[in-house]
Amino acid sequence: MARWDPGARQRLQTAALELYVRQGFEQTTVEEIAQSVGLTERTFFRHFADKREVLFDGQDMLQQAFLDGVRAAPPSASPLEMVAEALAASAEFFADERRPWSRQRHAVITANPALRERELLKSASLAAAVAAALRARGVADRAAVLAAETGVAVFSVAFAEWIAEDEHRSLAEVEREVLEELKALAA
Amino acid sequence: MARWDPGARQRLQTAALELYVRQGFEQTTVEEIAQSVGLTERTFFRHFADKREVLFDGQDMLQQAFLDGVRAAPPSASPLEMVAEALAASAEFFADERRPWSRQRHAVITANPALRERELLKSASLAAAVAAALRARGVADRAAVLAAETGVAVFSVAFAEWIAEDEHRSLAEVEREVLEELKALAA
DNA sequence: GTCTATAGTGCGATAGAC
DNA sequence: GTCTATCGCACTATAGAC
Repeated sequence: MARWDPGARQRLQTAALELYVRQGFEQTTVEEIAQSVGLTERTFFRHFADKREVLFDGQDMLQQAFLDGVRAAPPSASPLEMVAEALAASAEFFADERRPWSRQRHAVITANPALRERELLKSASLAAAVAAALRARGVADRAAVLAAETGVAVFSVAFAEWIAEDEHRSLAEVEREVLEELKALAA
Repeated sequence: MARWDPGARQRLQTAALELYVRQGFEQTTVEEIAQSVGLTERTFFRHFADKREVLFDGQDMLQQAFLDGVRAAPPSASPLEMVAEALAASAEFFADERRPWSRQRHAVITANPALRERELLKSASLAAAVAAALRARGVADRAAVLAAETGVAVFSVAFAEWIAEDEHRSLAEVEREVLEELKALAA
């Protein structure tokens, strides 16, 4: 194991998920994760702020996709149409090959309250960022927040369906369906 | 300080909020809180699972109000109308006298990511409970989750406006307004 | 890279309330 | 006597400081 292997971050992530799956999150120590890839505890904390953060690394890119989606919407789009664009953009992140991995990660997270808390914080940050992007496109403050929260809720519901056992539709498809159902509910 | 004082839990809560306000959440140790009311760290953890939980004690009663609201809705009510009932019921919890206290508590929570995480977990639990109540009233699974999440989002937005500096309307009033805006957005 | 503070747990002892 | 809140002590792991 090379000492300055540049893949340290990646290796720590992979090892952490595997250990969390095998033994549970709380039963796994940071020292254990680090040693399993030939590094020290200290190095782990140089890469990740805490023991949970290691599972939430791609989050920035997902958020970027959402924001790009909002910005790409036509000038005439309503707030909810901008959100629909953002959802479509987000779906490109989750190709069918990622389904098994997403399932595994999701199982670990939902099994542990501490990990659920972190996930919820990430979702809230995402919603706040989307709201800011909507505001930047001229949407009023309160409407921006509501539309953003709604969008993230639709994403969560769609994502949960997408990783269900017998599901085969694409995430984009499920998202569209869920969004339609939301509109129907509010009507 | 009588060892057997039955108000231990309440005293710990009050002392914790005061210290969190004065010195910040992270700068306050559990030992400090406990000693300030003549108890030990060990006793604190008998009453509260962790250092954050001490700020989230009334949550069960708020959730109960939501659930009672859902159950009190007329048989003909749509999912969103049931949610509107739940919101109205929730507003009774926050009389005008509680506004200053709510402001203070909210300031402490928003200032600290760890506390925000816990608050988000509580909101998610609330949404899950509301969804279950809607399902119990015959609402389909996905619609129940969407309506519940929407309701909690409306509550959060309304609550944030209610505790704003120059705000004087009742929470129930703000909630109705926010819900109307949501409907307009989805239309 | 070591050293330390703090969160949180487990278990056994104690001191009242009844 | 029982029951239960409180305490004391020893311990691990996280996380941050030096």
